[in-house]
Amino acid sequence: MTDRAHGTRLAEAAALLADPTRATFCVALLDGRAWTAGELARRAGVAASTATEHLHRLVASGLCVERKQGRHRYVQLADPETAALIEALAGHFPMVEAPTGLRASAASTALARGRTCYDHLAGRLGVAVTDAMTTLGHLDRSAGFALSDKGRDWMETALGIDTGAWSRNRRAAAKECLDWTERRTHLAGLAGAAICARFLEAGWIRRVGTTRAVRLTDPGAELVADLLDLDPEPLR
Amino acid sequence: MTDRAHGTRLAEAAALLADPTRATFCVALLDGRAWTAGELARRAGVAASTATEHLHRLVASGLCVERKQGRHRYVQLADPETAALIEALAGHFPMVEAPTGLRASAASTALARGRTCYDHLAGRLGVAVTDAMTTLGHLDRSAGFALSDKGRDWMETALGIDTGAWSRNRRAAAKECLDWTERRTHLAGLAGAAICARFLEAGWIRRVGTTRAVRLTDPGAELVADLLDLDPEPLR
DNA sequence: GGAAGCGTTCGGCGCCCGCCGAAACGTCGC
DNA sequence: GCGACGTTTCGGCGGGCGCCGAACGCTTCC
Repeated sequence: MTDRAHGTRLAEAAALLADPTRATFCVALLDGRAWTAGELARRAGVAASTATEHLHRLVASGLCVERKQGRHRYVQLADPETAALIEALAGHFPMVEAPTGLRASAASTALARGRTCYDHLAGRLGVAVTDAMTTLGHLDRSAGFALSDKGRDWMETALGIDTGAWSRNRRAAAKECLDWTERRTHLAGLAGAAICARFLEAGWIRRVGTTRAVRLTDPGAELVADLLDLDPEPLR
Repeated sequence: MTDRAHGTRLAEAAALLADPTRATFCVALLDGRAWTAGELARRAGVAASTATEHLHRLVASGLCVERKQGRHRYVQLADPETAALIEALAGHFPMVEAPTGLRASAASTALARGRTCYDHLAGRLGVAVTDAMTTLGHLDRSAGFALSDKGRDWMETALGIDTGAWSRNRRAAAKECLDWTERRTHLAGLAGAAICARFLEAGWIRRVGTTRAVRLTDPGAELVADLLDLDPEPLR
């Protein structure tokens, strides 16, 4: 009876991401950082005026938040849930084909190897870490998706992460996020964010250029492999 | 670099749901059943020829699957993950306003009270069951979202559900699904599906008309309340 | 104060796509 | 075989929306 009303509402939501330019903005914003309107326009290959209109819609809908600063307008995704939603939508559909061209191909390879998804690790690296944590019993995936007590201890002792404040946080400690290159689940939530932050801070991973691709440094590969009982070679 | 290519791909995916008519189809299909093309056309208020074209796109994209039978064409959502994706997208955005009109309002209230989301319970009923299971320690949500051993025993003994085959199933035992009326998490996955099936089979809940709304029967309300240590009144 | 750069507003163009009706195809029932 | 019915194909219409360029407002730097 009211299906049409609900359908209209759903369509409005989906329409936000159904435009190639807006979608390109969102993909760029998936790194969790704040971008200026001009940067996004150039990245997507449209005029500044076009970008302005799109950003108005994204902000008005609540998908993005903005912060005016001087003559710049900084925009970023509203929260981790929004990022997860976008990745889930992208991940639900297989990639049509490998991008052509040398530079595009190299960039794509770098993204597939490892990247940040808003505030946690994704790509082969993210999936590898998640799988290793599962094997070691740090993640319990037999009846859902949760960080085990053992995993919590491990994060405290091996990584030096303070998990004490997590219980007072509304955000879940562990969540699964679908990976659009691997089509597999990787770790998100507070634990995923903490691991990514720790890896960056310790210099174990480093951003590739200005993209959201990340790569293990040489010492990082050794240390992470040791920590997770993995072979360091496939990770590089 | 390749953001535009990824963005285009994402936009194509979102465009599938960005049309009011296609979105209405998907909302109707959320009950998990197979609908004929004509039923969907009538439900959405469009000509049969229009429905045909939309269904072609939904099937071609993999969102839906079809089964031809005589002069009918049955269509349903491809899998539970697809249903979860649609509910997640709808749930991420608040409802604009309550639908007006008596019949519409009644139908909407029924949906909000309780409904099936593909194969598990949603709405206030779904959230209430999930919350009660959490309180009783059947679901562990302190560090993620998982069915506890205690919860598994409970399903075996109290509900008579055979959980033995679950470990051989690729689908997760417990998953969270976002509710678009409650904007809260409820239980999905194998456990959610088993509970919904059991409730229906035992006559504790019943479908309201031909919609996906469900309602506790009088004996059902008593038994479920007893089972979950709840007050039966708010559930009705 | 002037120039340069970022962002916005506005008008207008063009195209895509969702819609329908009419006609045709298949299947079912008599 | 014949009509009824569900579905499909095709042509054509119309509206919405994404795009740009030009002009303007505002901040910053010199």
